[in-house]
Amino acid sequence: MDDEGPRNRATIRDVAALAGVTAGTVSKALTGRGQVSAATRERIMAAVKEIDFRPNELARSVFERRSFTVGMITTDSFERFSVPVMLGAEDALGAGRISVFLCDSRDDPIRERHYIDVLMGRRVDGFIVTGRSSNKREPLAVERGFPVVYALTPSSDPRDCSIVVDDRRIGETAGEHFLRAGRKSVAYVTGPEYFDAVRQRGEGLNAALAAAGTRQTGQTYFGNWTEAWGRQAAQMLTRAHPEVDAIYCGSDLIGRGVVDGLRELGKSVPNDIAVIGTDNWQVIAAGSRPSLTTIDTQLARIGRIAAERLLDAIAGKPHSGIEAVAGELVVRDSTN
Amino acid sequence: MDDEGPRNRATIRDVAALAGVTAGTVSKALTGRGQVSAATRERIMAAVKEIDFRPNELARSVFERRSFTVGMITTDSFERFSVPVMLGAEDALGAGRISVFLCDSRDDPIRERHYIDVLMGRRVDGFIVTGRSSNKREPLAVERGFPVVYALTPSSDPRDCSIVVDDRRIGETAGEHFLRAGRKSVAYVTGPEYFDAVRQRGEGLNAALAAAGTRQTGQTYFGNWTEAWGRQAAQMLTRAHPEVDAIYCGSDLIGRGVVDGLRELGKSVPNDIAVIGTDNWQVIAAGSRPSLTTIDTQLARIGRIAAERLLDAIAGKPHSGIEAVAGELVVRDSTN
DNA sequence: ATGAAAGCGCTAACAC
DNA sequence: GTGTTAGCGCTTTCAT
Repeated sequence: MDDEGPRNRATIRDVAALAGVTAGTVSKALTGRGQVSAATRERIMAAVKEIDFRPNELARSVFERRSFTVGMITTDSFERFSVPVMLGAEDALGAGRISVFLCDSRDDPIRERHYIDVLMGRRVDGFIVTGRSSNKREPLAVERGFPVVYALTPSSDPRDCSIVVDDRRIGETAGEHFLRAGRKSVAYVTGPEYFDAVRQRGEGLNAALAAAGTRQTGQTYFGNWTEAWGRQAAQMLTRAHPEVDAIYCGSDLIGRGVVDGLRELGKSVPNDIAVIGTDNWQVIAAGSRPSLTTIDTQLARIGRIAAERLLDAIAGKPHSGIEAVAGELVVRDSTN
Repeated sequence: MDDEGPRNRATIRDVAALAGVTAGTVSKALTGRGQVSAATRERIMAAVKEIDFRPNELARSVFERRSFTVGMITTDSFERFSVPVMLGAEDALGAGRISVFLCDSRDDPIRERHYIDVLMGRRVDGFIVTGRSSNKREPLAVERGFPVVYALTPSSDPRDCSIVVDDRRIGETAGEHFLRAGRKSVAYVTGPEYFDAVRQRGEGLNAALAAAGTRQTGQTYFGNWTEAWGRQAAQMLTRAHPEVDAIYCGSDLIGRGVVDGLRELGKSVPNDIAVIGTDNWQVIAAGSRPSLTTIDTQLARIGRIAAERLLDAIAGKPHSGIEAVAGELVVRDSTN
């Protein structure tokens, strides 16, 4: 209706004038701090509605010396892994009055430096740092004690607070599920050896198998994170170890390749061979034939926890160390 | 090293004191506006380094009456479609001094309202709104004239500025590619009919075919956006229309299902039947067997353009209307 | 209960 | 060139 030229320029003094009081009083009414009579509060609120006044949080922040914003830095171009984490974090943060700045550093130190500078200038209250792999990374280059939480990709400084996937437990979960189903010969097909997650899941798997007095069949099949590798590994594996009746896969993509490979080799999944993936990447795992039992990495949960830890740090109660979040078994049709 | 208790509290006056000048002079030196002698500039810069001073952008923004921030609202939970768009936009915005607030409205009007209120309070300079589908959406509930650009999901108000995928042109591109390869009988397998994109791509496809005096074979195969539907459609299609030698698919997921379905029916792709997908969803299209020729929807580019249009609007030169961005044919092995 | 005044950190006229 | 002053929009003593 009314075309108020300059944008939303209403100030607290405009409200004051309209309500016939002074700016200080409006402030009191709005913040709830200080005494204001019911009557004037009424008038003030009416005035606020009338001119659609919204307090300038920037000015407020200058005064309060904090901005109620945090920076979320990912090195992962917001791919499959960091997106759910960021969503979880944003969700938890937004529930308070905290807004989130989005930064894609693309794993480039120059860009990361730039974002830190810009956001420190904006007086963010803290940072959440996330990445793709579970390998450790250098701490963020901010002064010691400034609130930072690492999600998914832990800091190499053990004094920092990091929330990560419990890869060892994931491996155990897979092993236990196979054992419960009575499987005797479990193989492990996964990604490149230099991923910490790859090694830890393997250790977990074997820890579970060891409890039943056995261990994984054959060597670990390291490869890359692709379906093609999964198919190839299925061939190698069934040839080298025809006794295999269960395969744990380091990702759903690999798992799907394994399942496809097995089908094409005439093996029945899960009757002949059961398969478990990792990630619970919906479209891949659910679209597989048969659909893939997998271990959900709970990324959104990791994001939410990271947000909570960050809030604590901002409140002056920093956490320290690496917190590993358990995954969750999602049973579909590739196991019985 | 030094544990400066309260965080980064250095103010422009601290710098001034250290450099033996007044705050105003420091401001001049830092902003570059106003005259400062080389010598004092030196001293000021030295002081800045020494106490690691970073001007408080919040205070600056209060003064300048703009924040150099924008809100990015997605209704899509940052899934596959909006993520690339947001990345492109963030990239273009970050190149200036603009930071981006991340908001996931989850297509919930209450949440959207909330984010708008919060971010207006933070005095964002504008909004980019993005979603999953290309169906129109209600305009964002901000006052007329406030800078907003819609990406991917256009506004229902034609006066707004929207940047979208050129779905019609995508259909044409598919048709033309088939024709160039000498295909005679082209079918169309796609998603639900209520998607604007589904209809428009079909129109484009038939426009291209019409130029060669033909039209699509059989009815349009509407279904859902899944591999399973693609497989099923491949069966229906080859039974009902054995003459088909080309299939255009409304998504890579469907395309992959079609390719798998054809292979299992003993058809050779592309020899017997050529297949084109849509999206260029890397892991799906490249992982298909054979790999899928597809049409890249250029989502990052859409994001970048949206950002540029928003910058124009913020600068007082708003754009209006729907701008459609052409896709790009990516040839792989499912066509010849 | 309300107003007056000072101040958050910064910038910009205007003096000198 | 540099300092002084006022002011951005808001909050918070401190009077009254």
